[in-house]
Amino acid sequence: MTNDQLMVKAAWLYHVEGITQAQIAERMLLTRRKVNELLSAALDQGVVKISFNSPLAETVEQAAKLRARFALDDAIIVPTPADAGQIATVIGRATALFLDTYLRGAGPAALGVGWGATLRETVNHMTALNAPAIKVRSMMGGLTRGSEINTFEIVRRFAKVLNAECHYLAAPIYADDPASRDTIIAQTAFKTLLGEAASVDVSLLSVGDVSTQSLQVRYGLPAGTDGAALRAAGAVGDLLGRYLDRDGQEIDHRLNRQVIAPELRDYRRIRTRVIASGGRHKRDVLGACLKAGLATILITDADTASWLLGDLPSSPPSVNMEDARAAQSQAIDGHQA
Amino acid sequence: MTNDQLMVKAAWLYHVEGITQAQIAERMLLTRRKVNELLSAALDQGVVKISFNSPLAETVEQAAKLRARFALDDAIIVPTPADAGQIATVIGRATALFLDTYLRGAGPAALGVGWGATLRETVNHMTALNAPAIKVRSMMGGLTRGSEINTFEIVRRFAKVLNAECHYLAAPIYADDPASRDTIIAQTAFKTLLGEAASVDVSLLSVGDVSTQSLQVRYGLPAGTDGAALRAAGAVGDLLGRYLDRDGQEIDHRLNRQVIAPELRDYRRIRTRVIASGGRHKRDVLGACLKAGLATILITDADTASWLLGDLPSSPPSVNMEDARAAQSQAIDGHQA
DNA sequence: TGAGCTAAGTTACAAATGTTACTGCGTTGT
DNA sequence: ACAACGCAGTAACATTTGTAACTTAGCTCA
Repeated sequence: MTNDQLMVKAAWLYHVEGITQAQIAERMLLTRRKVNELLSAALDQGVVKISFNSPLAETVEQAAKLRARFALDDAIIVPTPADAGQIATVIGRATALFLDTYLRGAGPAALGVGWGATLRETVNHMTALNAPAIKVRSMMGGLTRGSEINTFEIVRRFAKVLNAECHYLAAPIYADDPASRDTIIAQTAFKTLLGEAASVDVSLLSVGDVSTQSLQVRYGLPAGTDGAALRAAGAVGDLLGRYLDRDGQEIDHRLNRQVIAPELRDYRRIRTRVIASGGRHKRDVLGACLKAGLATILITDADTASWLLGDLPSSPPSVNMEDARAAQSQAIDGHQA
Repeated sequence: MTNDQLMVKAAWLYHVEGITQAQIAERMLLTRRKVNELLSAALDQGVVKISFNSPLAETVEQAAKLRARFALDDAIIVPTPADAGQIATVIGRATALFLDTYLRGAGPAALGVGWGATLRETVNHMTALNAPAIKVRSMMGGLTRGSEINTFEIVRRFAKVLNAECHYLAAPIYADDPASRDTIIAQTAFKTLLGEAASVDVSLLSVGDVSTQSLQVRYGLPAGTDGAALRAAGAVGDLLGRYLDRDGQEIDHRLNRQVIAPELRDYRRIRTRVIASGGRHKRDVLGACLKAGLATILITDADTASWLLGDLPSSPPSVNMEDARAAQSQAIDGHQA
C-alpha cells in the first residue's frame, strides 16, 4: 500500500472510528511510532482537513467593516495567531477554504496565481477538485536564485490539485535592465503568456514588503537594487513584483521598469482579485493596495484588519519584530494574572 | 460570548494554532476541563469537521464495480467500522460530505428527505450553506409514537442548515386502514404535499429492514401489523414506508395500502435518488432496491458493498446480531496475534 | 571481511488529554 | 431558615500521545 493510502487509512481509523494509535498500530501491523508519524503527516500534508462551520463573531464584524470601507466584494479575517511564524499557515488555510468553495461554485475559466509562503500553504490545504476546464496561469516569473518557495512549483501544484492544465510564466521576475525587459516582453511567447495572465477571471496573489523579512527583497531583487533603495524611493511593498507607495501607486524606480509581469492597468481588469496576506510587516503594503482598489477580496488576520480599519496607530517602519513579538506574548501572559 | 462562539474559538486555538488545552484555558479564562468539553462538543456537533482529501483505494474500486453492476450514477463506499454501532454515523458523515459538494455544484431546486439514524447524522455534519432557493420537502410522514429520531426534526434541520424553507408531510406514515388512507390522500392539502414530495430534483432516503433492530418495525407500524407478518409476506425491508420483496417489488400486504407517501412509480421519476444505508441487517433491502433500480446514488459501507457485489454468501434472515458482532471483533483481535 | 554508517524498530519517558471523585457554593423547596 | 439537591470548579489520576535515546539489522565501502 502506498504511503498516501496508509495515511488515509490510519487517519480514518483515528479520526472517524476513534480508536487509539496503539490499536491502529496493531491492526495495520505498524509500530505506534509509525502511526503517530502518519497521522501528523496526514494533517500537515492536507490529506485530512479540519474545517470550521461557524465563523468567529468578532472577525465577521471586522470583515463587514472592511467590505464597506474599501468597497470589497468580500473579506475573510482569521484570528491572529500568537506565534507570528504561523501567520502564513493560518491565512493560507483560510484562503484554501475560500478557494475550495469559490471554485466549486463559480467555476471560473482561468485562475491566475502568484507565489509566496501564504500561497504555498493555500495549495497545501486545497481539496482536490476535478476541474479540467480551469486554466491555471502563473502571473509572475520565478525567482532566479534558489528559494524554498518556488514559483513554478506552486503553479504546478495548483494545477495538480484541480486536475487542470497550467502555463508557467517561464522568466525571471526582473530583467537585468529596462531595455532588455522591453525586448523580452516583445517576444510573441511572452506577449501571449502575459496576455493570458492578465485575462484570468480570478487572481490569487499575496503582497511583498520591503523589510529584510521579505523573501523577494532577500533573494528576488536583481543585482544593483536593494531594499533600502526601494524604501528610499517611497516603496512600502510590492504586488506582482511592482513596488508601490503608500497610496498604491507604482514608485518611480528603475526596478519597476525591469519587471516581467502584467501591467497594473491590465491587472485591474480582472473581475475577482484575491489578495491574501497578513502579519505586521505587510500592513503598509496591504493598506496601499486597498486604498488603490487593487483587491476585490481580502484575506488577512484580525490584527492587520484592525490596523487597516484605523484602530491602531501606524507603526514606524523601523519596528523591531522581536520586540513586537515579546510585547504580544506579554499581553497574553498578562491575561492569566 | 455564546457557547457556540466559545467552541469555535477554543477549536480554532487548538486545531489551527496548535496550542494545548491548558494554554487555551488560561487564555480564555476557563478551566481545562471546560475547554476539553468544548472541544469534544465542537467535534460531535459538527462545529469543526474533519474531512478526507484522498479516498481509500479499496473503496474506490468497489464503488466503480457497483456503479457498473447496478447502473448507478455514483457510489460512495466508506470502510465498515469495527463497532457496528458506528455505521450510521460513518455513513451519515460521508453522505453529508457528498451532499455538501452536490448542493454547491448542482444547486437543485428541491431536496426531498426521509428519516432515520443515518440521515440524522448526515444533517449533523452538513456544512452550513446559504441557499434560500432550495426547497426542502419531507417525503414521508412522521412516527406517531415517540422516538429519539424525529422525522420533522430532521427536515427542519436540513432546512436550517441550508437556510431554506421546508414543508413537512404532516401525517402519520400509516393510516389505520386502506380506506382511510385513500380518504386522507384525496385531501387537497395532502395531494399538494405528496405532489411536492414526488417532484423534487434530489431525494435522500435510507432504507428500513424487517428485523427487530428497525425503529420503524418497533415504533412505526400501526396496530395489527408486526415484523413477523411482513417477513412472512416476503418483505426484506422498506423504502418510503413501502415494504419490498427481494426483487424490489412492493409486497402484497395491507400495510402497503395504508402508507402515506409518494408511489414508487412517481418516486422513480426523481432524477437523483440517493439511498444512504449500511450495516449487515440492511443488506437484503439494499440489494432489493438496487435490483429494482430505485437508487441512482448509493452510499454504504465496504462490507455491504462486498455483499452486494456477490463476494459474500447471503446471510440467513435469522442471523443473530450479537453473534455477528462478536465474530467481527474476534476477527480483529485475531489480527493482533 | 569487517568497520562504520544508515535506517528502522524498540524502549522509555515526559507532556498532554480525558475522566472521575470530591468539594463547595448557590438554589430551590418545604 | 434549613435541608436537600444539583451544578461548577478543583484536584487527582489513568490513559494516550509525542519525542528522544538507544538498539539492532542490513548495507556500503575500504
